[in-house]
Amino acid sequence: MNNNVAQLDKSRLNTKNRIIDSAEELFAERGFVETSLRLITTRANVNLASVNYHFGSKKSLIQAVFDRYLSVFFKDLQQQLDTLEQTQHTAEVEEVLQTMAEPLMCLDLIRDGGTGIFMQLIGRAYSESQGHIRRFMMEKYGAVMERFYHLIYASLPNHSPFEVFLRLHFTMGAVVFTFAGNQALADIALADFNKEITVEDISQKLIPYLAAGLKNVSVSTVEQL
Amino acid sequence: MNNNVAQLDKSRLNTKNRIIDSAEELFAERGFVETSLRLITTRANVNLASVNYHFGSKKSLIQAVFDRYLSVFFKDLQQQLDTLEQTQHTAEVEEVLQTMAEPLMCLDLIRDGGTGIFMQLIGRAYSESQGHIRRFMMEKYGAVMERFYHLIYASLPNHSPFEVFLRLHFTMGAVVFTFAGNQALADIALADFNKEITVEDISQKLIPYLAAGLKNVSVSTVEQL
DNA sequence: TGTACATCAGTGAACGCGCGTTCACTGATGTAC
DNA sequence: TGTACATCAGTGAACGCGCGTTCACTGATGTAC
Repeated sequence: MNNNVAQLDKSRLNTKNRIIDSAEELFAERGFVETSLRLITTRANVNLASVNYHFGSKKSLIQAVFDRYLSVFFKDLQQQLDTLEQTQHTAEVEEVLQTMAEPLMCLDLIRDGGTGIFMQLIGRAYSESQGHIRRFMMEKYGAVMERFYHLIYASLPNHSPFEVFLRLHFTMGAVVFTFAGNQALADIALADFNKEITVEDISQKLIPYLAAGLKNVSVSTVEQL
Repeated sequence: MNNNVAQLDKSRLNTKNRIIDSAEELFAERGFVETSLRLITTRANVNLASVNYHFGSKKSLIQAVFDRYLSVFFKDLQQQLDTLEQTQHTAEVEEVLQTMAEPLMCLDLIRDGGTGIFMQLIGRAYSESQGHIRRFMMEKYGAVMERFYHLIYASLPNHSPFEVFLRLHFTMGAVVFTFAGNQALADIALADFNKEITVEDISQKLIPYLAAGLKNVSVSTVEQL
């Protein structure tokens, strides 16, 4: 009875999607605890009670926000890992890190600025005590992460597993912190250095930095254990 | 009238100090927003209203918690920077990073596990939107941080200021993230690798990792800007 | 084609709860004369 | 030495507020007979 355009708008901009769109922006900007359902529903222009109607609880809404990105990211990462594993040589650590870069950039297709929003959400999930998100991620996508880790280990044959574990932890920190604050970083780059930088630019600066740290063989200036 | 021991206990364990002690543990564990004054005062065994009596507000309590560490840390860092600047050669980047390591370790003298607590607090300050803490830190100790940055820049003469700026940002992320989660890191090291590691151990692993990333000259696998 | 019922998306108002803060108050100690 | 007042640390109870959640309800659409 309505025309097609109206139906398309109706389905793209229905209440459930409008809630998720508003929620992820606000969660990324302000964190989970400091974003109230009233703030989300006001921005989305929907009724307060509709969050609990569609998602059941705030916790479930947070998971729904994550899963819209995670499902796409890990599907893409899996393909990248397939491709890399099919090559004959042992992958360099830069190549392994690079498998994450493209799937991350593709999150911009989900929505404008999607990559940045996703990385901020990940940063928030690690720092706010949202243990349920990490558990949810590991249950659903832990197997893919395992494949990634094994390729990293294989690319660093001269270091002990424990050494690589520590360095991966440092690496995760640099990645999460960098992208969680990537808007601030872009602002400073523009204000103090007059450079416009994108998430893509940062990635391509970050990868050699991380690879150098992961690979390095220098000994500390202080006696080792 | 009371004996000396009682007076000592009275001054060491007075209400104000008991509040700070409890507050910093809880802030480090759970974050600022998720720690209520009722939780703090219950653990400290003091009256709820005494926080506002002694500190005026929750915000001021948070700043007081930070300042107990910051004042000691930056005094020590200043001395380390003095010493390094008096040497004749241009400092290596590892040496500059090392100036922070000892002042950090000395925070354990303030209380048991002080170094770890302080680093967790710094991590929280960056991730929760506690802008007032960063402003407070920069106003009071910004000058010392400037000296540190200049030594870092001087130790990396072959890179552009913008490149160094980005790499310092990555470095900050690795440091903050690592220490903010250092209890979890220690737990995993023990469970999965049967290693007991201290904050000191982590520092001495982290410094060469960071130095390698800061110094590296490799080009990205993708075309640069 | 018409009627009765079921399902679904959405709503407005209220609920109980935990929060930071405030306020009038107490009781001990110090100070002035 | 004694009295009056001031200062200080601390207290118990209440305040108003914003929160996530619940509930009875509406109105539109779909389905069975």
